[in-house]
Amino acid sequence: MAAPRPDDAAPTGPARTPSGADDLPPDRSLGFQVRRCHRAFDRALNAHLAREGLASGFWYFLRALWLENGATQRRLAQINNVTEPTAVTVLRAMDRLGLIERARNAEDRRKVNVFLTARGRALKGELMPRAHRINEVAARGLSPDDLETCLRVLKTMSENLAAETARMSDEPLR
Amino acid sequence: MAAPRPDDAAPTGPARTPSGADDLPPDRSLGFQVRRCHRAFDRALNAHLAREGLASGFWYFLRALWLENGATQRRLAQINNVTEPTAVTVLRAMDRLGLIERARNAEDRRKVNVFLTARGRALKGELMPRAHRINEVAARGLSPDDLETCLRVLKTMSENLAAETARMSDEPLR
DNA sequence: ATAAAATACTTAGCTATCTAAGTCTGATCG
DNA sequence: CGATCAGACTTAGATAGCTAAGTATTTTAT
Repeated sequence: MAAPRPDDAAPTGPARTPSGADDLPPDRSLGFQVRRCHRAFDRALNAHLAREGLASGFWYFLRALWLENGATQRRLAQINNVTEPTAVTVLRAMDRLGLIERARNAEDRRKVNVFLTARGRALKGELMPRAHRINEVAARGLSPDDLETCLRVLKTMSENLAAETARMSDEPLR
Repeated sequence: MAAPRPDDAAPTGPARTPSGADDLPPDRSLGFQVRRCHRAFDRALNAHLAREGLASGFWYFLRALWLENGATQRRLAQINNVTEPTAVTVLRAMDRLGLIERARNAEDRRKVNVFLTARGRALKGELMPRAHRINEVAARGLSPDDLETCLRVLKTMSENLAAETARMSDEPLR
């Protein structure tokens, strides 16, 4: 829905100030392009979900539940690669809207299992086609090989960075 | 710093519930992988910037200003591909910390030009090496060709999606 | 058997992002 | 000239994400 301006924003020409010996122009930076692409996906998702009266954050949790109904909150956070407090807030909103129900686990009372309601289950039929459309639109004009490479590169980078971030939080300092 | 759990979270094996005729498992979804990778970059960036006492949002604005000191707020928003209100909040925080100064433009009093302070300028020397390190870590084990392909695919997808989102907000409804 | 540690979730509080609506300022046009 | 329209920024209010710290509950170790 957004796009702060058509999208032509990223300065793509020659660097405007030739001053900096800065070999990391946004156009060539993986981090920048991943971020830009993420926002593009998020905006597209939002534009579609808003039509169902839903927030874009619901999508990832719904999809996880369509695959694993009854999962615990922690499990859902892991699947979606977000922290537990994030899961708590999104799930609370979904609960309020009647898309899910939460039930304390009887065997291990620390756990809370999350179940789809009929409404939550029904959304699958409406939302999956939209998700397919978004992915299909994004991939337009790109060869299967290139998409495959991109997926592989993204996964490797995610793993590399996660390892680095973990390493850094170990190091007490510096 | 973050990473809600090592990172092995994404269910990577065969779909857990063979029920769904759902051909869009997270592992194969461009949107999901872009999102996951974005967060990995953001967490790494945060882990580094936190050591300078800075928030990760500053990075993109600082980089833009190192290239184009004195840019207007709107221009900075365009460069970073965020909306103007987002730029306002981040720039306000940077102003509070003394990284930038904002000056009403004398010729066109609607505009506000943003200038780096000495402190903001000095950060370049500390932060650029960290940015390089992050990109280098992310790219570890990947061939230049694959990285090139990934960059190209990301850019194309961003453009495709931006066009689609624009198209959707035109369509009065549907 | 109890104290300590680990788990699962929650709360509190911050940042970054968005949309929608508002305020000036400048440009256009009748 | 004056009214309207367009441009640049701001404000208000929502969502999603994070860290740090807190509450139960279960497991482990002494």
